[in-house]
Amino acid sequence: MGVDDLCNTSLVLGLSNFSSTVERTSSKKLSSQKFDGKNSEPSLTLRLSGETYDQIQMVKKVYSDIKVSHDPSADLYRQDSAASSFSNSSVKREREIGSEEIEIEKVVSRVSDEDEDGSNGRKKLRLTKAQSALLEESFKQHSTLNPKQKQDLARDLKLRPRQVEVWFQNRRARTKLKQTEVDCEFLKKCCETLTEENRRLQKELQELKALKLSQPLYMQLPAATLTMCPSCERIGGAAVGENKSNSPFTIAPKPHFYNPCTNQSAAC
DNA sequence: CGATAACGCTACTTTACGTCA
DNA sequence: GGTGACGTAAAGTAGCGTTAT
Repeated sequence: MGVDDLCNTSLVLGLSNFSSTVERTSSKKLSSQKFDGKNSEPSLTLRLSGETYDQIQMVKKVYSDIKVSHDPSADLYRQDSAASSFSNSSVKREREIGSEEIEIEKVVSRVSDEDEDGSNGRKKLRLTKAQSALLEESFKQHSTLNPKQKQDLARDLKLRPRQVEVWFQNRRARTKLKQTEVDCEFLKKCCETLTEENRRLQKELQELKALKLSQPLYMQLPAATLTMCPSCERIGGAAVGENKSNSPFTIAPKPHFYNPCTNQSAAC
């Protein structure tokens, strides 16, 4: 993907570290945030619309990861048949489902907290490749789950609904982080392009000044009335209120706004 | 119409585990 | 083979917005 391709996508630009995160975070929490080398600098947040790079990578990963293996630890969750009858017609019903879900989780937690040796240490779940693949597939279809979807997916995966929920939360977070990295790279490229353009314009300005000094006095016009497009090299006068029709030069019709993303001429 | 509780979400953090030098 | 540093991902926590009551 080139810069030009990126630039053809609509963008949403904002400041990270000082944007929504700060707005929604208490001062207490803000002070506890990490500001290490990677995250300390205030930076622009710029979202691309449409399918993201990460989503593309994700699709690739899903199909490379699909290889079924059975993990005995995945049998922790036994779905109660009573919890499998749903009506998605009302939010209230979904809330009720949520209550059932909590009860189920409580039971399962009691079981899963007890290891073979009877200890209660926190064991880290490792999802099998098959479970990960199914979760990724589901995430491709919808990045958030309603209670019924969560319940169904948990049943299919032999996981607790809470584990499915956590996986989706973390997955969304990873997607966002990845997108931020992509946006950062894009902004770096924009910055480099602008720096280069600025350097080029400075050089042209110096050349024009030198040219002006080398010309006879009668040919020298006031600086404000003479402009030259650096790309097409047409000369134009820009004096406001003067009789333009009498000017021997063409007038630049537009201000010189340079868009680094379009990578076009500065003025033409 | 404001207060409240329940819920889901994000942002951030902690922790367990795998990998590698 | 043991070990510590490091990365990754599951899970915990705090706080906020929304919605129903």
